[in-house]
Amino acid sequence: MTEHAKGAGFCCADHSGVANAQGILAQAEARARARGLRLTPVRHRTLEILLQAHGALGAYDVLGQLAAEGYGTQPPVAYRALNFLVENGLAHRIRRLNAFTACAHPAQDHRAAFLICTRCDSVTEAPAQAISDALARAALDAGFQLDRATIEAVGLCHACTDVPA
Amino acid sequence: MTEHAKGAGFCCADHSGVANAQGILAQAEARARARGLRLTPVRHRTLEILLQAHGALGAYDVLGQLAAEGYGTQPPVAYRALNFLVENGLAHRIRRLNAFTACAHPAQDHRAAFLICTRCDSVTEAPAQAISDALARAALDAGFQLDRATIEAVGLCHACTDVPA
DNA sequence: TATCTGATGTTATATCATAACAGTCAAGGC
DNA sequence: GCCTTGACTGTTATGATATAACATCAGATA
Repeated sequence: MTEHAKGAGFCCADHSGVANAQGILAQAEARARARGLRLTPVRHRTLEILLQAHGALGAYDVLGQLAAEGYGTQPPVAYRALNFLVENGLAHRIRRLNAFTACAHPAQDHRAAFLICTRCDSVTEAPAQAISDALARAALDAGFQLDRATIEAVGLCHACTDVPA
Repeated sequence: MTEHAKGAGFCCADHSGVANAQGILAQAEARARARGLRLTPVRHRTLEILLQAHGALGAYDVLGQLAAEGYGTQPPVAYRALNFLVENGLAHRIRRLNAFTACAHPAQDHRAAFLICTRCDSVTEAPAQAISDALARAALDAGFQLDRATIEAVGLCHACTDVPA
């Protein structure tokens, strides 16, 4: 995702990114402390950038912001910070979009599914315990030892469903 | 995926690709006929290539084979054929791998989940109706109008679970 | 202080994907 | 017959995503 204006007006109330970004950031910081993770300046800032974004951000979108703020200018800078956040449960990678989004519930370990709106590009994190359980059963039936899973749905978000075209 | 030797010996019995490739190909042809789809030479051959492969194939892997056989040599040739197959239910795109795999059950419309082995790179298509139902409920709860979904699990396949390391 | 480790930064390159346009060919209308 | 049309195939060129490999730096520690 590089074009973010698409859904302006539909995706959220105030266009300032994720609702309760401050609260989520605080949860993420707490999680990092609790686990001895080093939430360094680049990593912290990367998380903030994700939280302030509408929808998911591509690595190069993040890189652009980081570079503009005096951090490194090359792709690995962004990929490393993003991968760190993903590996430690502070962000998610949305494979369908080749993009990343802040985790909405960093306080808990949880299974998440992502609801991707094709009209406004918003990405919503939905609780996925039930889905995950069903997947675990399917894996078991296949003799497959499940590690992690990606569950991504595309369709129209609540706001966009109401709008004709 | 570009390296396919990784799991040789673990992923399947005879290393000749998908079990019952001929039967699946016949089903796919029937589906194409029934729907008036044009399974042209490139498309047909692309499907065969997927069926003969171990695991999923990257678009450039497919392209390499097509090019070697006298078809076009440029990326769009492969992407067009692959996208055609995916759009018409004859193949699946595995987003986690940036790769494609033949549909194992082209005779029926169905929901599928993919079990991706991290050791041997095999990709197994598992029935996903229950998972899909759970996802539909989650979407409904979120007021999300679900269109399609991607469900991909990573872990160890049955064969690789048995092998120590 | 010397050393080690993890983080950050760089250069360079690999990998995946599509836009835009030209040529081909079969089907159907005249 | 022959022309139009539309779908398909092919090309060139470029864009977008991602990582390998190596240099540097700061803080922890022996």
